[in-house]
Amino acid sequence: MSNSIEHDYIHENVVNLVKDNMINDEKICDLSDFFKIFADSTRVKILFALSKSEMCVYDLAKVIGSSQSAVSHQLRILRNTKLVKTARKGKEIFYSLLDNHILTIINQGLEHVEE
Amino acid sequence: MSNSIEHDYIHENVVNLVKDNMINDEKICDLSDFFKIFADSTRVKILFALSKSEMCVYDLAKVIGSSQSAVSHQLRILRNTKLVKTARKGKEIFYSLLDNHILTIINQGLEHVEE
DNA sequence: ATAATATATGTTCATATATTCATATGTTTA
DNA sequence: TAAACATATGAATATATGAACATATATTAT
Repeated sequence: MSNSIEHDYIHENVVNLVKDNMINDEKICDLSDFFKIFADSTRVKILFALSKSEMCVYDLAKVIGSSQSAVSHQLRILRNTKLVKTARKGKEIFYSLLDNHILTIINQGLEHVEE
Repeated sequence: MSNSIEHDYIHENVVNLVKDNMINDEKICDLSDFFKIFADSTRVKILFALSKSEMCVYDLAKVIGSSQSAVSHQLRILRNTKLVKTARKGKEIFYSLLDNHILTIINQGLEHVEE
């Protein structure tokens, strides 16, 4: 009996089994794109800060120690990916987290990082 | 009474409050670095595939439709970040997930992507 | 209407990252 | 020991991405 090797170069049944259970490519890309949002420290800082309180852009820049422009650029990404929502109050635009699911993901990551 | 604006340009108490509750920069960087691992579709495919079965490099390449070299390069990253472990069996090296915590994070992300 | 303020955006630059190709390393078999 | 196989790795290239700077847009106050 051979040692689980079916062909001279791959284990065909394992490959087929796993292939059949793979999620489709589009969903995988959506998923990695989603994690890409959290793959930048400025964006994570923004999201973490917003989990404490809604804030205007200038406040956010102060809190995370970054420029208004840099923060605004990242906020656009967070807006486009539906992670934050905005509410204009006069001249200022207040940003807040769209839902608390986001905080769950951050905390999950923190658990791993903190061991 | 002013409309919650303390200074002529920022809301100082909100800024201070949030600042006091921020996690430190190093931890934020660790966190974004951690998410960076999941921010690539090849790596997510590898991790998802390994959640179904341990596999050798060649099998993995077949399953995810990528080259041996590309997979090997990504596997090194996953090894270095302690997400996968290896076990040599003769000529082949079998990779598997180091712990199932990783799958939890992927599933959490999938929930968000799938709405 | 004009000035002042708050935010957004286009462009450029530097850097990071993934893939490919060629080759090296390590393991088994003849 | 030589050949065959499985995996790893270095170098080169292409692409993606974040920050900075300058400027545009939108809102309010005078």
